[in-house]
Amino acid sequence: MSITHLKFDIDRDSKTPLWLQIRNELFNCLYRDELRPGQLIPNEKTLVELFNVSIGTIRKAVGVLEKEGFLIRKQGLGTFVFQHDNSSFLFEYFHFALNGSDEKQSPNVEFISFETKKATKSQAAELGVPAGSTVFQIYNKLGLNKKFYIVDKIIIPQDKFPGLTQEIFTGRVNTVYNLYQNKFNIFITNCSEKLKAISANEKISKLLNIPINAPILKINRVGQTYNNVTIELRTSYVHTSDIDYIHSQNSTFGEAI
Amino acid sequence: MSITHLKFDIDRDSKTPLWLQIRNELFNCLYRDELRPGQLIPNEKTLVELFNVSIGTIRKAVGVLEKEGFLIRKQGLGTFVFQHDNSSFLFEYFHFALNGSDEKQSPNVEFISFETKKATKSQAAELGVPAGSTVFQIYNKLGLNKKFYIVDKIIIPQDKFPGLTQEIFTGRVNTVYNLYQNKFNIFITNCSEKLKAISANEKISKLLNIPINAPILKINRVGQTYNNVTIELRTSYVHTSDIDYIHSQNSTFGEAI
DNA sequence: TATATTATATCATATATATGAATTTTTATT
DNA sequence: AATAAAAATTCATATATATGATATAATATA
Repeated sequence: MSITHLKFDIDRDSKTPLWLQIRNELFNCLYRDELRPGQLIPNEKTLVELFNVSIGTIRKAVGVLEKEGFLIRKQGLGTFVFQHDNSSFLFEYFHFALNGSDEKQSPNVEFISFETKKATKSQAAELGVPAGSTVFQIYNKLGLNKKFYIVDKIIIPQDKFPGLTQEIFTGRVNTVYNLYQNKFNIFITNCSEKLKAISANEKISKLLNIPINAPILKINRVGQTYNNVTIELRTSYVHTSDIDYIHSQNSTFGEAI
Repeated sequence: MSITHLKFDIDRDSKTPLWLQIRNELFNCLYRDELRPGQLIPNEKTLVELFNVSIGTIRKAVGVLEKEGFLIRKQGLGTFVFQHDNSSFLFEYFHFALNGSDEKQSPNVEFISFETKKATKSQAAELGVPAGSTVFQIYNKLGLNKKFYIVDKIIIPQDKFPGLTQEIFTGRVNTVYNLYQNKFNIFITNCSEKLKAISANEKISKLLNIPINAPILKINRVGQTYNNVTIELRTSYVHTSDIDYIHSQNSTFGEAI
């Protein structure tokens, strides 16, 4: 059923601006999966009729969702729901570049292991699942220029990824977040990372072929979906002799909505 | 002389949209310091007359500069040029939080040393100054909750900071970037950081009171002003046992203009 | 069939205007 | 002088409309 058959209630007397109400209604369509990743959303004229407001108000609402990263407008073509794919992955969630370079490249990825485990207390707490529930623990190696500098440990709760197997995981043709999106209907909307410098333990030093106790970067990433529901805990161990973690920013943060 | 007396030439036949031409003209006023940090810019009606376009076009241009962080609009009050101060510093350029916390706090800062030196080759190259020219090298300690976890080394070219002395530097009542802005007319617009994990050398281990060779975070920050002119090289050495470097992001980057 | 042209759909830019909300300034009142 | 009320200023929201730019689809032509 298309969203053009849905009924939206916009309150013209609300103190919340119309454009924000519409933005929120459209956001809820994304959240409730009534608009799926990659999908073409109704054109502006249709949205005008659907919400019974002027086109400027529609453009404001859609424009905000575009700035937030949920929609992508293409002139002459239409407006689409953002989806995770190889190209978006590269620029969003992979923050590394070779020494001396400012350009992010596509990383090479190699599978290490796939296990089913019981969540630790802190994992369960962070994931919002009962203590001791089942999680998948997946190790990957990542790198640049055919060398490997990064070990990734992924923890995801089994209940949100029913039926996930090593074969499905390694058989994916796209990014991990694309797998979540297309096979498990989970759309990662935001990530936050915390970085520390630590010493490599035996496992990491073997995997990355570096001396034990070598200084490495440890990155704890929390991947969330709509409404800040935590989906994935990812820990990256990075040998940074040849690569840098990169973080750029302008003078101020974008406006919160 | 107020910018209301300046003459702007807007080309209505250009393929560049009017709003972008106006955004660029206003940006150039910032760049050329015809609009200073903290200053109230002309109201929308005046801008309409100045550029001879409709108010919607003005709002689009100003709105973009607001999103970029250069202007701040206040309903009922006016639109102001962004300025570096204590509050903005906290949320823009200080990326640390205590373990377990997601909240950035205001750091405590302690001066260590101020020296005049000859730039190394790479420093000169990065700063765009002749090899061997004079730079100021300044060390600070930073931390949270009265403890110190960070050593900052700042390198800035003498020619861009004429007359800077240790007394002026330590006598500042606000942030370092506020000092650049108000005393030397240099406005930092963007920063990029590259992070590595390294082992603490003797100097850092003494300054931070940690064992030699302890794993620490090394952050190379390049601070730039308008048109990507590099102003400051800052290297931070961070003992991350008690604090995290924090980096959050949404699904996509903001649109480039 | 292959290519060029035309039409259509869709978002982008721009104008004009009216009303509302938030803040400061001015005026009136006690 | 102190307080309250009114006015002025400024940005925010919303409508209505016209034209342009871009990509795709349909059609005409060689």
